[in-house]
Amino acid sequence: MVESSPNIFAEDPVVLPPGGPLYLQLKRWIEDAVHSGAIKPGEALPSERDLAIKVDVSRVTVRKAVQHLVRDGVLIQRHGSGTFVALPHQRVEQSLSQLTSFTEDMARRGMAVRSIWLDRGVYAPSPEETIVLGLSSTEGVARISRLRLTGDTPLAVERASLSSRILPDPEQVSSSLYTHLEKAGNRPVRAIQRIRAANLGEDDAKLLDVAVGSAGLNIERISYLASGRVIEFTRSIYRGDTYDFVAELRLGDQPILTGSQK
Amino acid sequence: MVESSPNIFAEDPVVLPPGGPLYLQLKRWIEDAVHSGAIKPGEALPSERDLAIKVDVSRVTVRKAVQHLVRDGVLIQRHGSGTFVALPHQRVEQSLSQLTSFTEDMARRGMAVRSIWLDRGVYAPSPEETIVLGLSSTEGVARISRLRLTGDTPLAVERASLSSRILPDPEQVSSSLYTHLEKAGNRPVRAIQRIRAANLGEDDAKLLDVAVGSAGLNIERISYLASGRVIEFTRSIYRGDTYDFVAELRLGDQPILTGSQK
DNA sequence: GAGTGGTCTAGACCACTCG
DNA sequence: GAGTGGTCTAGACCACTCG
Repeated sequence: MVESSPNIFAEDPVVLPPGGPLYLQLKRWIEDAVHSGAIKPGEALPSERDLAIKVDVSRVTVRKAVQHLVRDGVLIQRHGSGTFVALPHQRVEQSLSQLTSFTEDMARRGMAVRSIWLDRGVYAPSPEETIVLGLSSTEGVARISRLRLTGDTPLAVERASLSSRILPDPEQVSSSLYTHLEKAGNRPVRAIQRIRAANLGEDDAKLLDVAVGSAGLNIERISYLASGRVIEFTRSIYRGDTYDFVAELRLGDQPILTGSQK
Repeated sequence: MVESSPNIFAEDPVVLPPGGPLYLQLKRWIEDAVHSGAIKPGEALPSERDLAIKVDVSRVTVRKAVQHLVRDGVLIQRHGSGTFVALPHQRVEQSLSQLTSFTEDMARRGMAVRSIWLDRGVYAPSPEETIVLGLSSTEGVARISRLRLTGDTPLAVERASLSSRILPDPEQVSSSLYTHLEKAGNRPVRAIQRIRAANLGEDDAKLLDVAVGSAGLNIERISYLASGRVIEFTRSIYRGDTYDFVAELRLGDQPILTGSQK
């Protein structure tokens, strides 16, 4: 069903762009073939063994070149199936200055999103959760974790923790957590979000369907009620290749104020 | 000068944590040794060849385990010198809601920062620069690129483009670009910043002194004057392991407003 | 069952660092 | 010059996919 593209690989002899180690020459050659359109998105590359013979290098060298390209998101490998040119991704943007939930955010721009629940339950809190959420010794922690997707493309893994007093029955959260909280008058009005880049580990990479070591955005969010109490603590991991965060910045020495305070 | 830590590697036989491929078992074993403090930051690991003999695997398998840990920032390899446990990094935070320059930002928190100029000059604009900066056909583009460091640790590569009318002599920018612009009454008041995660390529990884493929933050910023004109277009690459961006979010359907506009 | 990627080995040579 | 990481080979076997 997926066609292979014999032309570029049929030409012989193959001449690699010179300079540097072999695997980088080969990487550049494949990259050029992809960018020039000689192999199109979705098409299969020759097998590693065939490529090795064609280019006259060892299979180890082919793998090293290919794996760099997999990590860069240029190629995709499927065990037992083959190596393919990656499909271009439509990037998704999220505003950093407005506090909205993922679900609301996507609905607003008309994107079909769905979630797969990974976990919803009440647990004994970790020391970190106790401190951040300000839990008393009798409170448990409600955890809801889910995988966010548009169509079949995973976007993010989201792991939220709340006091079990605020969310005694996590199973009742059906789609938007914020909508659910709003019903009980517990919608957060303010949040601090911390963003960093990190290479994805085995588990998250598998969930997000990308190569181990791909770049991801690691986001930690602490949300506050109008009263100042912390209501939610969420760690999310976004795929680096499908997500942009957009912030609008303004010049000023005072923090930005909304509402009537000050 | 750097001591090696014979204890953990002197014990024999070595028992790897079971499960999964050999190189992942070895990776976990080394990782545990680092996290438990059996090998301390800055200390050297045995050479790949010695480790291979000790653990009774091939050197290729050792390298695969080690390279995963290098990419994760746990180990550092120096060609011809050895493999070392990475020193812990102090992370730097930057607010996303205020428009400040890097220099001002660091000075405010008392951190010694310095820049190394990579380039300052006037060039023919790229098509992208022409569009984004709204250049007329007679305008050139002033480019200033620099490497930002705290002490000896590189933090970011910053590449700014401005109209040559606004910055005819880029060599005159001594430290803060914004301070320089302010002198001519051209300080931006607003900016749109787009953040994504990406694996660092060869060139940027070398400049930032991390392994190729490490996660980095890719930031694109477009700054505006009060008049609405675009004044600056900057692409920056931040090291994933030393930089956090922090944003404060607020609930609201209207964009946040400052000043008297409504 | 044929073909694919994933792991692993033993061995070689090169490029770099350090005393 | 001795030791280190960096690249590369030829070959093997395993795990997975697909018709």
